[in-house]
Amino acid sequence: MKAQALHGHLDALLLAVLEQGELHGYAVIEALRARSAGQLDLPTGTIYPALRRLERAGHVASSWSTVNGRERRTYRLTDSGRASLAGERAGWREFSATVGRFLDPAGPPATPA
Amino acid sequence: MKAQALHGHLDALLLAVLEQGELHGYAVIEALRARSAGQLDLPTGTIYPALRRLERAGHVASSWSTVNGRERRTYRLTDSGRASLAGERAGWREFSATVGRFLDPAGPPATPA
DNA sequence: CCTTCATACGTAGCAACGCTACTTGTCAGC
DNA sequence: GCTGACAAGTAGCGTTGCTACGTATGAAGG
Repeated sequence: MKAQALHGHLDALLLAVLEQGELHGYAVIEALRARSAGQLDLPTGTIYPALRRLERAGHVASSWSTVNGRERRTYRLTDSGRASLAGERAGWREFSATVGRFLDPAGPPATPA
Repeated sequence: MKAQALHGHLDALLLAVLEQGELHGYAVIEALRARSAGQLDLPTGTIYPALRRLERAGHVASSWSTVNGRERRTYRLTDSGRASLAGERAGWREFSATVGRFLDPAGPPATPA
């Protein structure tokens, strides 16, 4: 999968995985890899800054804990994050329908408003 | 539609509209607007540089003509562009299936390879 | 005649975003 | 002692689309 294709949709993916329960950063990476059947294998340099961005935006909150001597920062969705995810989902549907109209062979030429 | 969502998919869209026949830049903008029912209203500062990029990459070729005293640079797909479009289509299907698995409610948890 | 709008092309500079490469540290297994 | 999985992070870069301009013609309206 081409890497830069994700542009602008990563935040939505992160919110979506956190919707099912709180996770720490490393676990987010594994969740993405598992739920995408290996398609999404994102480096830590992508995930950690993105989670910090979401936290600055108020869409997730984090707390530290120590498990087996390893420091973990666990993230959970906030109400704001849940609302944002709903918007991202709507945006995704609109976006994929629009682009699909050009790129999917079965797409009709235009759906009248 | 969020603007930056297009990131990485614009080239594919341009190749797709040119697949149906050669067009000049301004007409490409109108074709995108028409076929997307107004969802894609892209500024010239986006389209013109993108077409030049595609030409540098060898995916389109251009020629000048004068119509009603207006200079037009008309673009057409090359064989390389047609091949690239096929790849972009495959990439789009993979990408939209993967992201859709997280963002579309009907998506199954994972499709085993 | 003059202004405005649609047509038509283009560039410069900016901001967003994800990636590469690197660093730090613990624990398990050889 | 060393390697590899686990766990977190930052600095700097490259790509890409957008905003804001600039130029020019033809048609329409006053």
